[in-house]
Amino acid sequence: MNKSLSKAEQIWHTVAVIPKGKVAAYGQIADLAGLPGRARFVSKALHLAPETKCLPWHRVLRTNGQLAFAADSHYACLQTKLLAAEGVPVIKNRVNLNIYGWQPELGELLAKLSF
DNA sequence: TCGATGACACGCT
DNA sequence: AAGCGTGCCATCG
Repeated sequence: MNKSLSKAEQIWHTVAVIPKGKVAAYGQIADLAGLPGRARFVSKALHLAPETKCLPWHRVLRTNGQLAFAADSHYACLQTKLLAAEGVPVIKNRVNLNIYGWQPELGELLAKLSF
């Protein structure tokens, strides 16, 4: 199916499936995208993702719930604002995954990713 | 074709 | 409990 798509594109599709108001970890995205353990690649894929894709990159954080950027980074501030705008409070550049952690549903993934 | 890179994750000290 | 160093893999030039 998506075999013709690049790994990066699979990452983009997976990120695009993250529901608003929820957040997912790099490792989780990599796993859902069919690239278990390739969390590092997710970072690169997002960096390569064209802004025209309008991907919700701000919903992607570390497995511990902390933002991937430095607290004083411009992007960190932007990500914090974007998440807050979706109803996800970011405290000290960190999000409570226990509450806002995205719990992917197989049906939704199959419908949008067609894996 | 080869070498270097990277918005990470995990383990050990 | 917190911090540091290492390893995996795909993409870019």
